[in-house]
Amino acid sequence: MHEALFTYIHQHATLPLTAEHKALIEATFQPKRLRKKQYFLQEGDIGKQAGFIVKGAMRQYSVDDKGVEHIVNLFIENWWASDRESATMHTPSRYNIDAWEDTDLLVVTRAEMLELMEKIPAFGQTTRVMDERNFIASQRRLNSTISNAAEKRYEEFAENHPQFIERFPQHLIASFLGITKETLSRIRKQAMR
Amino acid sequence: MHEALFTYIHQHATLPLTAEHKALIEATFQPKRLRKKQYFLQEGDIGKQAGFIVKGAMRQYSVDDKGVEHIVNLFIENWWASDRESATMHTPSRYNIDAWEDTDLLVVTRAEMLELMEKIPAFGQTTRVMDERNFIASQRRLNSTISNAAEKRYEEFAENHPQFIERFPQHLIASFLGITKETLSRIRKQAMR
DNA sequence: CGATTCTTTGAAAACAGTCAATCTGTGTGG
DNA sequence: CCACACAGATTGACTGTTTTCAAAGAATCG
Repeated sequence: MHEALFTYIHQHATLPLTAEHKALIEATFQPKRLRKKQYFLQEGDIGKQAGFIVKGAMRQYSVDDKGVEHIVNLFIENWWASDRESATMHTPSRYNIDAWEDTDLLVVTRAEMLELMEKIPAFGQTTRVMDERNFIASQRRLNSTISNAAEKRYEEFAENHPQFIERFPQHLIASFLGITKETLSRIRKQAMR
Repeated sequence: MHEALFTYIHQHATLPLTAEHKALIEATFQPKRLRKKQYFLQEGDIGKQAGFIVKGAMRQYSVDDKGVEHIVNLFIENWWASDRESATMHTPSRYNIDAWEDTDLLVVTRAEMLELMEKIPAFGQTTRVMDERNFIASQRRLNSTISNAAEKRYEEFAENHPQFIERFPQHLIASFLGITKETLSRIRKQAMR
């Protein structure tokens, strides 16, 4: 189970993981299994935990005054599911995170995370790289959202993230892109011409 | 000039800055003055530098096929102007960064930045906090963009970032929000009722 | 003042959202 | 194995919002 995480760290850090490091990681990250639709975090809670996804798929979303869900993030294997805002600011989360498929996670609290970053240099490196990539991805998505019409946004997304297109139903992709499922359906029809 | 940066570090780190640290920072960060409209980074270049804004205001934007500018970020005092994507991936930038007002910067290369993060623990802390906040802000903005209609998005923005409203003209704010200047003008008229 | 930049307005067109109905595929329980 | 329920996708008609284009009105600066 923890092997996936070791691999992930190797891919993102130049520094090595010693046997003791691995033991510490195994002792700290708790395996957890979520069934489809089960919550990992609910709006209003404080998201003290982060989960590394070993197998499965999850979504993070807000719910507006009309009860409509807006997908903020989609996660699959080798992604971290967490609400960074809530965890770092200690504020109630404005988002829900739940399992879209049955999912195997490795869970840590934020405090444990900080501890591991201190004690395991390679882990510190990994979280830095991860933060950097998350930020870059977020900026790209933002740029696409403010710059492009719905159609082009979908094309870009489908191009850059085919795994998500295969894995999640259209209405979630639509919400992720900030459009309705009907609009996405029409865009796709057009695109086939 | 460098005082502003020391203050910034104090505010974001728990660890202290020694006299040697300060000397190192002064030796590394180069003061630079940009006149209004002058480029800090141009599309296609590799953005190896980051600039800490001591005084002034800047903008980061992409230009689409039709020649329309899309504001990706607005920066003022105590913000960092840089294209993280280009700097970390060593890829040509898709953005331009220029001075909106005459601006005083403290400039470092990415390599120097990494070196300082290593040598000065408080600086390492600061960049971590900064990355975290940037990511959180970016996620919030994304959520607002995909969840809200133009009107609500503007209200939220005006509420949370009054400094920007005062400092930048409406057409830049509109672009930042992903709408046209005409639409923003009409929204504001409505809002006054 | 004259030039430039910024903001507002109007009218038409393009775009996206809403609501309601239908269609499709999948899986579950009887 | 079939029938039914359920989740997802599509379609049509309509409404509402946003963009586009063009023009004119403020505001600011050298």
